[in-house]
Amino acid sequence: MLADQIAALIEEMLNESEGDLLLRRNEMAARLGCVPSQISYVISSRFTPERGYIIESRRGGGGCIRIVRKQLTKHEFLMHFFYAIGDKIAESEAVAYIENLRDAEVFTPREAYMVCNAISNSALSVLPRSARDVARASVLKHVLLSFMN
Amino acid sequence: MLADQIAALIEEMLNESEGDLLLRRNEMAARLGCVPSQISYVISSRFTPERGYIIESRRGGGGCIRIVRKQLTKHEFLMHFFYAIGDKIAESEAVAYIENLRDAEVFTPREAYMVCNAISNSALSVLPRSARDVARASVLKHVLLSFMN
DNA sequence: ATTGCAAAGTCAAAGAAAGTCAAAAATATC
DNA sequence: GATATTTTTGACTTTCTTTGACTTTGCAAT
Repeated sequence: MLADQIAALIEEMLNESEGDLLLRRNEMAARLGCVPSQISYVISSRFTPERGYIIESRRGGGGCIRIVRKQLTKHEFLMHFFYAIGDKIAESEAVAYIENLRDAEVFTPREAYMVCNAISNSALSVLPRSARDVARASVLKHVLLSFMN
Repeated sequence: MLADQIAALIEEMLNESEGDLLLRRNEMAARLGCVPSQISYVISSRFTPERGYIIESRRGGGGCIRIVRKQLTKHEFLMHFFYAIGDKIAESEAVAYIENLRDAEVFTPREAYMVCNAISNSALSVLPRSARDVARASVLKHVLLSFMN
């Protein structure tokens, strides 16, 4: 299907441009042998703010469309936690953070449960006591990082 | 009976596609000389979530139906991984396991990504080298445990 | 300022494919 | 044999895609 090909191409271009892409609608349509409004359709049906994209455009000579992939609010939100965690953290405190993130719908309940298990004392019992809080902080921060791109 | 033939065909196609099948409803109906809604009927009466199948579909041009056969014995499936991991595991090997679990739809892609980050060398770099593979195995097994029950 | 061209935006119609539902037919159960 | 369940069918609905005509906006030359 045409729309999917176009979406795939845009994704690819977005990756190459680190999530900030400028494109010319007519040029792209010509390259793909489709009608220009098809590009508009794909963008409005797939690259929505709801899915974490920001769209800007300019008409007229030299006009273009800008597509930015970013979860601004969530990103900032996560950053806040990221700094709050510090370089070591106890299990109970970590669990509290995770519950906050679940309540804020950054994590699904299932994910929250999973992370709680991953950073539990039980999971880290293979380490010397002194290393556990440090490992826990690092693992938790990496989990948060995995949601930040 | 028609419905049974169709179900048998779908089973066969599922086997050939390793449990993840895309099919076009109209095409299949034409091939079997039946009405398209018959395909819908078979899917909704036989390939239900209760019996371990996941159904997705898209309408419109290029639309299709996706049928995924979940590992019915999810618990056993997880157990297999649990034992395979052992008491220490390298990052690359762990990532391979996680990708398998994602492909088997035990993890969502998002969860898989999250777990990969949680057990990365980067996340465990706060530990002495000798402790990393041990901690990784323990964390990963605890994540799996969180899905068993 | 006016005009002309070069983009991108909008919208509605047509087409493509899957979903729904209820009536009719076939089977199973008692 | 009567009743209940499952299957089959097709008309109708909903959703998604494609296209093209028309509109709006911006730039640049006059």
